[in-house]
Amino acid sequence: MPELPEVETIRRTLSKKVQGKTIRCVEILLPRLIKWPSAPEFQAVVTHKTVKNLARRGKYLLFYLSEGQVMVVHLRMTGRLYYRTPDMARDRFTHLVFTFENGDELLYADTRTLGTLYVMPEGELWRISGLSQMGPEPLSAEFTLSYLQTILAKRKGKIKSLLLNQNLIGGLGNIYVDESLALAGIHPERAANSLTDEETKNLFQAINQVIQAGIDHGGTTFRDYRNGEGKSGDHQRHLRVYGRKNQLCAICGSKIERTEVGGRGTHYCPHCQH
DNA sequence: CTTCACGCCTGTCAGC
DNA sequence: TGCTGACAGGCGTGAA
Repeated sequence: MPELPEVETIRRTLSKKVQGKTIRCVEILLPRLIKWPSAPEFQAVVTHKTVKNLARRGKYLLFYLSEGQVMVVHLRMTGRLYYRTPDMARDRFTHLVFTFENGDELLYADTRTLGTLYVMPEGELWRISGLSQMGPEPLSAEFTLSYLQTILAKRKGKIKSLLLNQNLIGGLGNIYVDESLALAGIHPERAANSLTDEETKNLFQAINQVIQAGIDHGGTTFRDYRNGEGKSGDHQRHLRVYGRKNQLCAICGSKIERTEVGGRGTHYCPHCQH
């Protein structure tokens, strides 16, 4: 479900609510979502810890807890985190319930149950390879034009697949990759190393612009995504190509096409993207 | 090392 | 109405 803008929006909406709160107990209704350590150990470690800070890296959320522990959550396709007071309805697909000392709850809900949770001391985060091997993310100081040029230079795979590789760039997913390529005027099946300097520069700017817009609009809601307050995002109203098959391109009026690239649904304007 | 197909899960929707 | 197949915002694994 969520990509960088959605996870960042969840972080912002949840942060002020969970910070400083102490976890009284944890109910684990679907233990297989816990990837490290075992579910009983996870429960034991998290219980009675205080949330110090809520951070994000790519699409991972990191709850920094007291005693140097970090709870890591990846929402994958349909994971959702809700903060709620006891009077509010519980999501039908709730699999974990964290109850705070004041009675409020943090719910982890997930329709397809592909999400993953971990808890470990900060010094052991290297265990999560997707986190420790993640490339620089858009809008960060490490994500520069020369970095993008370097990773494109020797790769002959499709540009779309490269942009989805979290080890190269962290945080981009299917929506924002399609949108970035549309804004840059680049066809998703172009070989990465075939981009000109001008196209690479346009792509660099497009990625940052699209991610910033996604954050500014509080994320994109197609179906499942909600922020930490259970509210939908707004960026779906600003999409150029994603989910717009057979609708008209706002620039040239051509019909947006949908194909498959690297096994992922892919949307582009056949007239504007080369 | 890069690239690709596949599996993991469950729900929704279009088409027949 | 009921059924079937395609599709879904992600990523780890194993094979070529």
